[in-house]
Amino acid sequence: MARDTRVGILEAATDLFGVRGVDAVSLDVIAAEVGVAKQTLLYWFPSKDDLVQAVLVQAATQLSVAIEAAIRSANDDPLDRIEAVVRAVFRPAVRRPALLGLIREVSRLSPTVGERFQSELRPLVDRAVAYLHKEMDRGRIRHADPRLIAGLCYATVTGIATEPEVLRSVGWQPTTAELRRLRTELLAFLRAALTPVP
Amino acid sequence: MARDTRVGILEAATDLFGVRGVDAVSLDVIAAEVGVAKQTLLYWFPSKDDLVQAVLVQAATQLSVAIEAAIRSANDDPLDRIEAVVRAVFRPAVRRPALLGLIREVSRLSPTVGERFQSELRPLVDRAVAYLHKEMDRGRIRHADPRLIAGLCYATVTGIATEPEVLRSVGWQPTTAELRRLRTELLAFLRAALTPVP
DNA sequence: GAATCTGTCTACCAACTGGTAGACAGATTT
DNA sequence: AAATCTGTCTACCAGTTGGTAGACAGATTC
Repeated sequence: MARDTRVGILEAATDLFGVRGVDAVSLDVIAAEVGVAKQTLLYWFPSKDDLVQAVLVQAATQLSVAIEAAIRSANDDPLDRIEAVVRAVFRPAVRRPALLGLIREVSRLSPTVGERFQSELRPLVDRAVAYLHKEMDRGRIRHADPRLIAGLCYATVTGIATEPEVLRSVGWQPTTAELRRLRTELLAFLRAALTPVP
Repeated sequence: MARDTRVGILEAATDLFGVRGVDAVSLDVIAAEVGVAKQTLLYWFPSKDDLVQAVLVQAATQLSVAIEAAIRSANDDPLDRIEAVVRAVFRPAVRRPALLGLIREVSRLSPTVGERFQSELRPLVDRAVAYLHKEMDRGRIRHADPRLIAGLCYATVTGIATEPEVLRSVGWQPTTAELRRLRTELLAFLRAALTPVP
């Protein structure tokens, strides 16, 4: 059973932290959700910060894996690859909005936790930059600061993932079909933005 | 002095709530920041929820005012107007990232608070939808679901406002000049996206 | 079979939370 | 001059929080 407890805690914590926010979720609540004593939770993760960090590192790792897989499965065209990556990122973000909520909280959390999260993603980011530069030199993607490209991708993902939430916050109830159309359009815009000018 | 205290509390609360998150900021902290006893704070805002709501309503009002002003000052072209609105929204969002953080939290807060915030923005949203429909019929803007347009604008604003934060979270320290370029480009994309197909 | 390790538990605690009760000083009204 | 109102305060409280101390049962090692 042992290891299962850890996994269960991690899963419950991910969902709860993401949905309600790290501060709003007490250790008691997580423990109750998992069906275990709070002390058991503190046995696996010596402090709440440790738990938060573990959750984030796990999320970063899953993200990395998903992105790598997406890159491999896409064909050679850089625009296709970028779209595949964006899709890979927003798929879990849409399915589990918790994740995005958590990642947004990173900058607020203790610096140690934040840095750990960064360092987990750093290699991927570095590889991406190198790749973009290469393809820009080959003229297969619009020449621009990689940060711009990252910014565009990020805007697309957050646009996609938080739209339902935001639309709802001004009183609109979008259907899933409508959301799918929005996503398609946003992706088309991203692609147009990155296509090299002839 | 009287009224000043209220304003001071509101200001401090806006910043603190936005930066650290509503849950993470206690009444004690706000009171200390303002330099006043906690009870004074509870005199002006009978409960923390009341304070949060007041902060949000104020933010929504300021936003509405800024948007209306931007619309009036822009010339007649709908694309210019949309750009003016987006700029009007992201200017305070960039200057005080606190605001965007707060608005993102709305969906998590107590429903009463959220609804109050919505109702404050509703008239503006309705007018915007009507305006977009009118201009689409006149063929001066690409024909699309107003929600898509709202989504694009939102993605642009969040892209613009949270980029520095996000770039920093993967270890990049963008200069203000770089950020300005990113913003210009994002706005150009938004404009391209909304230009009617010939 | 004694000792240790592993994973879980109950019991407890100090610090902090949002909120209440009520005193009090100065201005305003009667 | 008495009464009321306004804005601020100190003192306090009950509930919750993250975290500690230490008991205990079963498996593993010596």
